[in-house]
Amino acid sequence: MRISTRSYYGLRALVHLAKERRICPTSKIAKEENLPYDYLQKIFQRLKKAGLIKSVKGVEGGYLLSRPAKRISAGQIFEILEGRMASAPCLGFGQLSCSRARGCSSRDLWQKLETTINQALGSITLADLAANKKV
Amino acid sequence: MRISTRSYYGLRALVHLAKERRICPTSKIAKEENLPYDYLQKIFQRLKKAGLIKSVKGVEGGYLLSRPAKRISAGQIFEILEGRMASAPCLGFGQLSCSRARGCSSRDLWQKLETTINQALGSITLADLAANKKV
DNA sequence: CATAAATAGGACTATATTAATCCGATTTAC
DNA sequence: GTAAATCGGATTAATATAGTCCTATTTATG
Ligand code: SF4
Ligand code: SF4
Repeated sequence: MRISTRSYYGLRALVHLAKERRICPTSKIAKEENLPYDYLQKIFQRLKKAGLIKSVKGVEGGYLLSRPAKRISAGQIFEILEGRMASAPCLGFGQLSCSRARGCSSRDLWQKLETTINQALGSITLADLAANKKV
Repeated sequence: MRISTRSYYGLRALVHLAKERRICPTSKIAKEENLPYDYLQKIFQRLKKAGLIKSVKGVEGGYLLSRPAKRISAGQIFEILEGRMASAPCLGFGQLSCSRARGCSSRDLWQKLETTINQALGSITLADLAANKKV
């Protein structure tokens, strides 16, 4: 179970954006966080599509959070960037039901893992991270 | 963050093995759990290499747990099959240190995620799963 | 109005990992 | 001797990641 650089980069960039507290272009973030510019663009497009950030085109444009950092959880960020959370085939998306689900001894474990991760990440906000608050 | 079928298959197979409580060939498990035989072989070889199971060659041979199911945690299984746990580049393996580690606002999050997962999976034993104990 | 800075998005590539499959060798109970 | 099993190496196909590149569009500012 590995976490992609997309998540690492994305989180760092969002924390940066939260610290800025105003509109900020990807070029600035890429430079200051030492991240590949083109790739970061893609990440921000993805975050925008998911509604987490807003964009302004043109000179002096850039991105900004679409709601206060206090109302953005790490779990939301993670879900957007990482795609699917930990979850067994039988859980989560699109009712991929498994014929073995009844009485399956493994299912509970994957369920618990998913719940645990969601709780852990759901309780941390972007504001917490930006403030370097101990989580 | 996706979990591989290797983990799903492996856990199911190990629970099966724990329920059997005696030597059991992969052919039987593959058949009864409806898993691809050749792939399951590889999974068992990996588990053996890691010392989690023992093998007996030849007719009437197969695999068995190398210690009581009560002393095997889901975390141990997961670590063997999934390879690396959730962890930031700056954490975990081989001191891949990051020049940004000092004062990094993201680091705590990844650390917490890793700790949380380890705690959750470390507290569940294969015996629990085999007994269908609610986790 | 021209320009430069920015987002938007499609296409492409390279690499790595997963999820197998296949083959041949070895061991061993019967 | 044979069949059932592990062992291990090689190979493959599909998928995801981690980018890169190019073009279009928008817009503040001189
Ligand atoms: S075998 Fe069990 S854990 Fe796996 S998909 Fe089916 S119900 Fe879920
Ligand atoms: S940027 Fe922060 S979280 Fe990422 S590797 Fe460096 S110290 Fe760790």
